Amino acid sequence: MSTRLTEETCPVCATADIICGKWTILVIRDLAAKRTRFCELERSLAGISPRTLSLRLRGLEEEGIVARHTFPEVPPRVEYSLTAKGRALLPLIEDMRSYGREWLGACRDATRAAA
Amino acid sequence: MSTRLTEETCPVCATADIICGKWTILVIRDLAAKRTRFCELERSLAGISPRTLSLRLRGLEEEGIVARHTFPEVPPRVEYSLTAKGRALLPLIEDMRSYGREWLGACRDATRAAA
DNA sequence: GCCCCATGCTTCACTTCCTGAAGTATTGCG
DNA sequence: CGCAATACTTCAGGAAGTGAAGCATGGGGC
Repeated sequence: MSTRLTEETCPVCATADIICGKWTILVIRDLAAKRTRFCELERSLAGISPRTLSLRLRGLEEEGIVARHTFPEVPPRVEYSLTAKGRALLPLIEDMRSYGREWLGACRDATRAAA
Repeated sequence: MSTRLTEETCPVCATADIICGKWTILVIRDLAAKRTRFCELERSLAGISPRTLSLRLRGLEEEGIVARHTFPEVPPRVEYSLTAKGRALLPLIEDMRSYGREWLGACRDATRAAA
């Protein structure tokens, strides 16, 4: 599915190519909840492997959805944040949240519970 | 990611578990565009394997998002359609369509172009 | 009469993707 | 000195998806 992003791709396909990668939408959700550090995301996304997290963040950065800032410290400190292009996905995440509450019996918001 | 749907799952996770399966959101998109037959979906979803399409439809039916109607004919005729629970996903698909148009340079809607 | 087509799948071998576990460099703390 | 922290990387193994072929049945074309 990842090689269908051509100039003739439909917009739903194009968006799906990005957000349907495993864990991707949850990475964006947690960045929106002001989790900025790799280790923070690793903890809040229980079950993700560090390799996959790194791949997802790298891909989102390359797509311009996430910005990466490194600070020359020890241990190394990298902070990730959503760009405007990333924040434009928040309405979709809100709709997913509403849908989950209404149709899937999911009441507890992970980001709020973890706060 | 598929085993995290517990009673404490957050609503975004719960929704992601469903729509982020590969091809799933596109199956729902095409059912919304009144493609009802297995072979129609097979053609409109270029690249999907028949096994995966069958798995996706079966999973969506089990989730109550899709309804399946069989007609005792030869060759066999099965028609799939969205339930109310399935149609409730259409705002998400619209969000994805808007996002794709605005941010990903995707203008042509596959469902419209194929019509 | 045989071959091909249609539908809605299933099976199998192979490829791709993700995870679990371990590792890396460096500094600080007990 | 050992452990912890961070932000990753590497590797072996498991899970998921694809490509190709197959199945049953009836109809149409040659």
